Amino acid sequence: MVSQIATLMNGKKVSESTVARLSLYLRLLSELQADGVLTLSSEALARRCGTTAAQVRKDLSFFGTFGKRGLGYSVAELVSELRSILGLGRRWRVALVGAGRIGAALLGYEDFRQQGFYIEAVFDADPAKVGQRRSGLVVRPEAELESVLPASGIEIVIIAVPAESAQEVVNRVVSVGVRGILNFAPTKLDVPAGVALKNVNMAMELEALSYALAHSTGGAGKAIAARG
Amino acid sequence: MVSQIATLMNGKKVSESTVARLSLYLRLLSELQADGVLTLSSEALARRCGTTAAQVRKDLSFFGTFGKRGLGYSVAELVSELRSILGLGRRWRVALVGAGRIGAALLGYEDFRQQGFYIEAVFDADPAKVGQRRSGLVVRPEAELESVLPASGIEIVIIAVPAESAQEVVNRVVSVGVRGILNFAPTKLDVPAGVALKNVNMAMELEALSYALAHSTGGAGKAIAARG
DNA sequence: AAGTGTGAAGCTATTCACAGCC
DNA sequence: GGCTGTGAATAGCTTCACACTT
Repeated sequence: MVSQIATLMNGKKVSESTVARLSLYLRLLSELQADGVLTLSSEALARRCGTTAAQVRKDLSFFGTFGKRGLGYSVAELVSELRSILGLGRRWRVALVGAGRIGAALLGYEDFRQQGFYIEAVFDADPAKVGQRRSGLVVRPEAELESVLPASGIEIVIIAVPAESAQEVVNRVVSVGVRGILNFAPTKLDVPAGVALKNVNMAMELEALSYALAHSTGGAGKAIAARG
Repeated sequence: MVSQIATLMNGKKVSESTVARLSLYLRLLSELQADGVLTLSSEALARRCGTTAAQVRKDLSFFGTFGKRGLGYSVAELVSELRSILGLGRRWRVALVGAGRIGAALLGYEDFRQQGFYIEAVFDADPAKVGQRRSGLVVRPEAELESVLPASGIEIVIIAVPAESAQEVVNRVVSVGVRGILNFAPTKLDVPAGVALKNVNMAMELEALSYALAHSTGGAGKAIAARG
């Protein structure tokens, strides 16, 4: 897709798709763990994630050897390994720039906090919003970005501003040391090497649906193959 | 990634990444058109989209031949062709299931309407929310899904319910003919062949950032390459 | 001269298949 | 016997390179 982040692991390249699948595996395994499941084969995990057993094993093999031949994987052990691989064993301090509707939704999104992502500062360019409270945080003026981010130890910034101002915000937060950016503005952003950027572009996803529907042959024709 | 939708065009397979790039091209070209730019080379378009000239030409070549050798592409013509390719020349009727925070943010998202996606019905399982107004729409009970969707000519459904109930909602809307689904619930969904599914998983994106930051060598080491 | 359209080459990701361990 | 870990094979996507058009 649009953003590409690839890291090296033991000399082998780990693709973005592998990392995305690891997230999926972790979510699933956490559920199974809560249900009291103790052990699991790559085949069973694959079936539940919509992929193949070989893919699961290959994904995991980049990071070590976690299974027992003939037995499968220990759910608890794999959960713990995946959390460690994904860097989830700690608290990530996050700032949100843009306190509009999307920003407000993100502030209330429980899932973030559960995974260790804590939104600890909110900024907005609109003087009318500055000073208001949002989910327990006071909205700060964007002018304070450069002073507050380093002082608060924030490492990840969520961009939820209009497309026109997104690149400028990125430049500013990168200049004070932020190396992880999650972008909700529907625009292509440039970041220097060493900064990780992920995009969430809802309009683009809808357009992909529009494309699929417009080109589907009406059901029986098998023009679409989808698996989620 | 997780969801895969591929359609055939003149016997050639068009990948999801190609469709995603077409969306990008369209967004950019629309801006240029508003700025009065009349013509453009694949090289110029590529540079602005973070890809290569060959990629742009290859992407377009699946759908026809729109450029003039030696000259490049007419911006206006390409905008019009892309809109047609993406199926954006019409009004898409969309329903939102789940009137929580994310749902509320989506209702207010101007970008959707601008591209022709109109949210025309909102559903929620919570009796306390049913009957309330959201951006001019009355929240309906989920029990009315099966009757309202076909009657309203809705073709795309946005899922913004908790993970636990997402699959059931999908089954129900698919059973009444919906063939396009945009899923915000952080869970893997199954749809039958012929139904297009796209996922927006914000927690997963944050985890990918976490992974990148956790494995970056601290800047100089060049372990990360990112381009948005 | 400039720039498209496209087969062929190169590269990356996924799947296969099987040796090896439990 | 069952299932993992992994080199080898395949499929898919991207880049190259050049014939061809304006």
